Amino acid sequence: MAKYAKIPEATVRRLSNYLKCLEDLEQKGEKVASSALIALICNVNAAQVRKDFAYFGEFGIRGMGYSVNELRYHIREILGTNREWRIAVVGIGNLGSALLMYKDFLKQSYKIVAAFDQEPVKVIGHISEQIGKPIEILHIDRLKEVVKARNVEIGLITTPPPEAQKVANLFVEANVKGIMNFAPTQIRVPSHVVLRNVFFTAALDNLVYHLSN
Amino acid sequence: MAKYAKIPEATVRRLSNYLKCLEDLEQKGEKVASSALIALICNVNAAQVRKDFAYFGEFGIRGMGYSVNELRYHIREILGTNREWRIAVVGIGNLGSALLMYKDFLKQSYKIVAAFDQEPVKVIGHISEQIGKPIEILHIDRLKEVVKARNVEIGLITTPPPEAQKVANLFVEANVKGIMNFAPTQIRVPSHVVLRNVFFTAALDNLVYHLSN
DNA sequence: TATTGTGAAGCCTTTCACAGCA
DNA sequence: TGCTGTGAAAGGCTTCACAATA
Repeated sequence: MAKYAKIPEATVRRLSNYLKCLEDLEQKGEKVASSALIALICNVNAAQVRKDFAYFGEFGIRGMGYSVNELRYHIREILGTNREWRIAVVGIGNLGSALLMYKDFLKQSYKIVAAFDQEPVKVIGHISEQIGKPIEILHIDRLKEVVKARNVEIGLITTPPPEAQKVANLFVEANVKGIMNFAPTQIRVPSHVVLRNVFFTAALDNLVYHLSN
Repeated sequence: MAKYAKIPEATVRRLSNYLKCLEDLEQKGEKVASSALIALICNVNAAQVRKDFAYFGEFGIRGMGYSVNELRYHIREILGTNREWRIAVVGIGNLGSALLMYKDFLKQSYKIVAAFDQEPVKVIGHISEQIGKPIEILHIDRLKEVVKARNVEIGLITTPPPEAQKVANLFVEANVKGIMNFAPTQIRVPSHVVLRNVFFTAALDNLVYHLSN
């Protein structure tokens, strides 16, 4: 924290992509990658890549490129994904179930440690599959208690829109630090809680704009 | 198309949000909204809102605000969501099923007209629920034929990562115009096809960065 | 020789501040 | 009077071009 110079928001948004790219390169056994290669894979300008990496130190090797391993390490450190983050999901419909089984979360040490629903009995007999081990679906009434007991820091909302604000309030009362809202409705949280929305329709609208123009 | 002055990319990204906001206001019976109100709801600066709206004409009423209805009409026209868009989904697991039942798509006249899977027999006996009417799940071998026959313009990919590129290729062969990829892997398409990715892990990474810094 | 690191230029975006108008 | 529309200023981001160097 504050270990690196202030990193521009635009750079932060690209970091996650670089990371995925580096993981792929590492899997292929590549030890070193040039800014040109990374730029090609991530679909950005090579100078951009170098400038982004320069924000967290000067450790490329001229004439060679960057150490894949070292880069990966630094990016994870900056993002804060170099440690486990404990997550709870509310609303175990299709989308909630998809997130419980989302394998990509494991790579970044995201761990779903609690799942809630309004009618847990209806949800596959209280138990839902999770990657590796099953997870018990609890009634939403127990959210505050369980979120605190299990040290949950991030809440995911995958309920229908009418319930989203209520669930957000419960998460706030339970002292989560961040909320990701997948319900297609705007919710309000106090300014000390970080809120991010994932609106599928917005993504489609943007796609359609570029198809139409 | 080309009816409006060139609209900056940053403005386009905000349009979908404005639209949702205006729909909510309309539902509440509001006829007119000021830039200050819209700014408050959408969490942006009021001057920004005015500048954004000014790109598609000068039709606010000084001293009053903007006609909710008129604004909504114009934004839909610009985005291109003022007509039906026909969509196909491939990969009917939890995420694919969630999208089939996603009510928010209806508002923007997004219509899912085909669904495919590698093993349709396993998926709830060939039929999956959709909002209103059930939809038949077809084998992926029939993608090209059916996508063409049903005039699908947009393909959604919700398969596991290893299948994503193959499915993208099939969509391209079937002449879709745009692809939304929900599989957490980078895919390649020819430049005449518009590609958008929805990576949940990237959204979480961004949230975590802001929790850590 | 190949590739990094970076100053400087140019472009894009946001915000301010206020004239113009219903 | 209250709110829009917008020129101008400020700030941020991207790209270029090239010196530095492993």
